[in-house]
Amino acid sequence: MPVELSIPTPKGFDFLTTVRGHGWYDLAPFRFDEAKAELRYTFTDASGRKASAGCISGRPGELAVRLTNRSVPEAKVVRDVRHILRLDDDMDEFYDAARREDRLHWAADIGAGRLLRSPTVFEDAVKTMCTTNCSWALTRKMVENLVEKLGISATGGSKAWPTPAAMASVDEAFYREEIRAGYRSPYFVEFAEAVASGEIDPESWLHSDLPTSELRKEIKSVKGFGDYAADNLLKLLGRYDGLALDSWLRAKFYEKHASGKKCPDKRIAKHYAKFGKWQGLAIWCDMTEYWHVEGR
DNA sequence: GCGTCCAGGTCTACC
DNA sequence: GGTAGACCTGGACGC
Repeated sequence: MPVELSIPTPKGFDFLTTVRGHGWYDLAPFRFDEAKAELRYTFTDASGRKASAGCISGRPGELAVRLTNRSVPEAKVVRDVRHILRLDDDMDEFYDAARREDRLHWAADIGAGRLLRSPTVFEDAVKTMCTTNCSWALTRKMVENLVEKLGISATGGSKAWPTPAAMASVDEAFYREEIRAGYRSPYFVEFAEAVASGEIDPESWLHSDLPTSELRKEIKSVKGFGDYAADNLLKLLGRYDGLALDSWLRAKFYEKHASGKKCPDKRIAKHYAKFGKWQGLAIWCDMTEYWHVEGR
């Protein structure tokens, strides 16, 4: 039996700005229906054995969430939606800093900066690995393969993100041949096995007391996580000290602030240094402004 | 059709 | 600590 939930949103929150503000909406199990302004996701219960297809839409002051069945407890779905859309993030400090900058004032005005993320750090970590050293098209393909080949099905056939155990149950050859992950394959095996066995608990990174520099070291101890991947995951954890520079972000910076010419990373870092612990979010908003202004 | 380049990098070896 | 070379895939591009 279908279920409909209502989740109140904080003042200044904008559903579509949040969804469009990070490319994650384009990666399975997310599906974004631009025409209907609906974000779909396949939720799972805590055990990862039951799934419900969900459809999220924005209304003034609230989110409406429709579920295909009651397989997943409502409280779990509400928690996941709040996490995905960062309803509990306090953005005031960042918006105060953005309002002091002419070029970022718009972010505070429209409520940008709540980077869409997955319900679990594990899912975000694997997706981040899928973004390294490849085109966005290949990232989409690898993520789609992971969901289709290792995720459980909800009513209606939509698939959920695979559990660490499911990902640990297949070998390197599977990742190479079925997921098309190439040289990343052993990294997936090692990470999934470590998480499934409890050796690594990525969810604990969300509320870690470690300073960001120490947490970055811990994340980088996972094979496949270098500077970019670690900083990108830290952003999704809510820590914006790092810029998470990749070739795309660099190219956008050259285009916008260096007359199209390459420049050292140090210059980029200096450009955003004034934002302190918010610099990672500042560069992201600055480089993605056209997504909100012109559409994608 | 074919070869090359490169894209939302990382690891290892070496200096 | 910095650098070079290897590593997979697949789309874009030139010929």
